[in-house]
Amino acid sequence: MPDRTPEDTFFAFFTEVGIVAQLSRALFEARLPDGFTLSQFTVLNHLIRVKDGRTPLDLARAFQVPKTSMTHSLAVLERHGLVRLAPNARDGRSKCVWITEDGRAFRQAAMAGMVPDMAAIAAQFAAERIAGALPILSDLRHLLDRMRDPD
Amino acid sequence: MPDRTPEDTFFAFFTEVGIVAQLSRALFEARLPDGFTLSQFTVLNHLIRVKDGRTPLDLARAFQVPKTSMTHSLAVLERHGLVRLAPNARDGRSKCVWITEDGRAFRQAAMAGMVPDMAAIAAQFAAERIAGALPILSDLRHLLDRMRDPD
DNA sequence: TGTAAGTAGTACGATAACGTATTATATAAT
DNA sequence: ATTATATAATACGTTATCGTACTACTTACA
Repeated sequence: MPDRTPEDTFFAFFTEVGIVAQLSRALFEARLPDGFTLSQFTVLNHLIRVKDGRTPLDLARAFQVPKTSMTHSLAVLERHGLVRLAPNARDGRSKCVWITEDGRAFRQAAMAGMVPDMAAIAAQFAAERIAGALPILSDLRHLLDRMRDPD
Repeated sequence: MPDRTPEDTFFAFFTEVGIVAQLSRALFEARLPDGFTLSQFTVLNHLIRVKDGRTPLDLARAFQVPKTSMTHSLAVLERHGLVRLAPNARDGRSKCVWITEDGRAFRQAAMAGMVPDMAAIAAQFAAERIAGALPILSDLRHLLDRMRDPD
């Protein structure tokens, strides 16, 4: 490996991250029913892992997407009965997003469908290496998060 | 950190990769002229870093995107005069994609615009950590690549 | 209070991504 | 040679994503 400037190193890293993200996205989406996207699943996952009852705007910020994109994702999820949008008693302008029982079941089934894929990868790749890289990605994520423009 | 199964480790890793990819995508796209996407820049970058003169299908495979998506990206790049599509003398069905001088200049300018961002990150994050994680991502990428369905 | 400024959500329009079907050419089988 | 099969690219339609503009409501302040 020839000498590389730090800038090149980061650039190469982000390039590789982009490719891995794309490949893993395809892997995950293959396990979702028909036309569902990873974005939609990720929202459901967030509502369970983190918290539901927050506003659409909170979710948009959590995922770093425009609020119009989140409106659309939530509309799709609501149309399928996977989330419920309720008025926000504390603020007449906004709503609260709740996951439904169907939503929980959907997420559970999707997660279960992905386990074999993860296991297949784990069978060929040392989880210790991944575990070692995780905090690097996590720290970098937080740095990028702090650097972003506030919206 | 509680005990985690290898499956969970990989799942968490892919989640983090997805977030970092999204944040860095936003960072890069902010440095591209008006309506250009990272996909388009990445194609230009590939034509220079790897090789031009290959077919659209070759590029689609390299980026793991459907060939129809690549057709669209190339059409946009061609419309802006950044690539040139020529008939393939060896196969009447296909074409060859060449980057133009304008395309090289465009890529060069975009790269230059991104260097300060990379430097700003490098100032707050040890490049050694990134360099250490790079081969892990790279190996994982190749594994995912081998696991994908051939199309 | 009442007015100005700010914020949450969405309607609308544009482009990107992608799946399906079609056309043109190439390759294989007979 | 002729026919069947496979492949490269693209036309077309659908959905995701996102920017702009608008409405409804809230907060700040005078």
